[in-house]
Amino acid sequence: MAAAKPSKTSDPSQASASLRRQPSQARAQQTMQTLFKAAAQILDKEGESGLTTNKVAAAAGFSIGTLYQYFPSKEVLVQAMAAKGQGMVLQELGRYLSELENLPDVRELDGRELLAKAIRILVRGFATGKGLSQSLIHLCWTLEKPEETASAVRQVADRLAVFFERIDHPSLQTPSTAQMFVLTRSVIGTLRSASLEKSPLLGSPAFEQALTQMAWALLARPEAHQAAGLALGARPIK
Amino acid sequence: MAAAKPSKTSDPSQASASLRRQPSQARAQQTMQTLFKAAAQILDKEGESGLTTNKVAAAAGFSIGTLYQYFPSKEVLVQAMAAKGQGMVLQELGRYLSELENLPDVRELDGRELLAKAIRILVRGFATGKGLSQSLIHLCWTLEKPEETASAVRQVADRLAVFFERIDHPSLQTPSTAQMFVLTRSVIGTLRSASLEKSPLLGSPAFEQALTQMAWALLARPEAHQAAGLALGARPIK
DNA sequence: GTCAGAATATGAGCATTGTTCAGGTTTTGC
DNA sequence: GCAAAACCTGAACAATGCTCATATTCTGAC
Repeated sequence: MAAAKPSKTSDPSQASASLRRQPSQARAQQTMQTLFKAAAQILDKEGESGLTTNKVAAAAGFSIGTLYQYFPSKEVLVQAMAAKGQGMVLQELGRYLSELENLPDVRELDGRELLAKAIRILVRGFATGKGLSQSLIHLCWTLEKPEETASAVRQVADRLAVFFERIDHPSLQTPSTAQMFVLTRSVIGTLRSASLEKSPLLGSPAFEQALTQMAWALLARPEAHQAAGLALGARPIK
Repeated sequence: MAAAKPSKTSDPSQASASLRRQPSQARAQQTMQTLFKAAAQILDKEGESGLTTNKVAAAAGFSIGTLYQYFPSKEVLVQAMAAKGQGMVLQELGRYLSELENLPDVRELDGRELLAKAIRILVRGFATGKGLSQSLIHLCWTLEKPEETASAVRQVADRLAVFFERIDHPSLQTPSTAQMFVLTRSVIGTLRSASLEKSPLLGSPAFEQALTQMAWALLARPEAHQAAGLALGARPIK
């Protein structure tokens, strides 16, 4: 869009294809960080429609030309922010799963309880934002090129698959590709909706229970499913 | 955004607050339709970033002023398109559910089978687009004001709740609010992801089975859950 | 220290796009 | 046939994404 003559990228050997110039001096590094932070702040305060390249540059205390020295387009800047947010989430998830994996008695824990705990952590993470502003979450799903977000979700699925294989829990199975797809998209989709709609359910135990119930259906080994089914008969939900 | 002086709406008694002028003559109706269609076509062909008010007006064969005579802003135009798409989906769902409700032997049908059929229809609808272009689907979830889409999803949930109460199926229960929330957002979220990612799973039976499995977990009466759990023990998935 | 060249920063200005408004044309109701 | 209402036009304005010629700052070799 706008006056966008091709303008061949002068340095094809750069590490990141998305950045126009890889900053080498410390000053430039600092500049980029400042621009990035300013952008995040504006996004947070004024929402997506308030995010303007000129405004970002001004807020950062640089001229607009400087911004375009590093980010070849607004879209790239926005994608970079989204990528950072997704990276944070992935890292957080990885941290938690590793912690569980290394627990000596994971296999002894109750499978359903384990799931419930995981769900609770996810929900809390989403509810509090965990450093991700509402706008940033929205942004991740708003990108016109959704590939990056899709790939992030896929990474979540992959990490989860590894997790289930590693712990090899007696009542939890490694789900099939289709099941994993449905599981991840369902959980993420539900959390996203709840967050965007600011649903009061987000804080309620019933919400976490319903999510757990759903996850359990896709993850429980048939035998365990059976046992839980019987247990369910006694007490409606949990 | 852009040159947007307040500009008080001259006629406060209009039926739809979103339209600037309610067309009274047939000619105006036609004009609006033409503009609308042109917009949809451009969205379909060139994607969201290609959708320009000037382009829409030109494609429709009207001047830009005419467009703004009816749609006070691009956002409203876009929202109108999204609303239409959502309306179509809702109508389709309503049609299908009514059909089921009026079946004389609904209560005799196998609950799980019934769910599977419903899921299949939803999936097919999404896969083929059912008149909704990829871009339009994306658009619905991209609106900066997500209230409209959220309300559409809520309407789906409400209609479903009515459905379950009406048929009063021996093995399906009316889910709780939380369960309904999770169910609808999960199904819709999963379908949306699959559609946007153009996942090959969209056509596979395994995908439909996983979705059914998930829905079943949230909808089955405890007793039925038990029985299905046993059945599940015999045959892995179905 | 000095100086050339590389890296970084500037900001006026261009193209595009959302939007307005003063003034035309067509339709309606009498 | 005519006035008022409804409808349509398109030049022009403001905001925004982005460029490029030029200026400033840094680096490393001598």
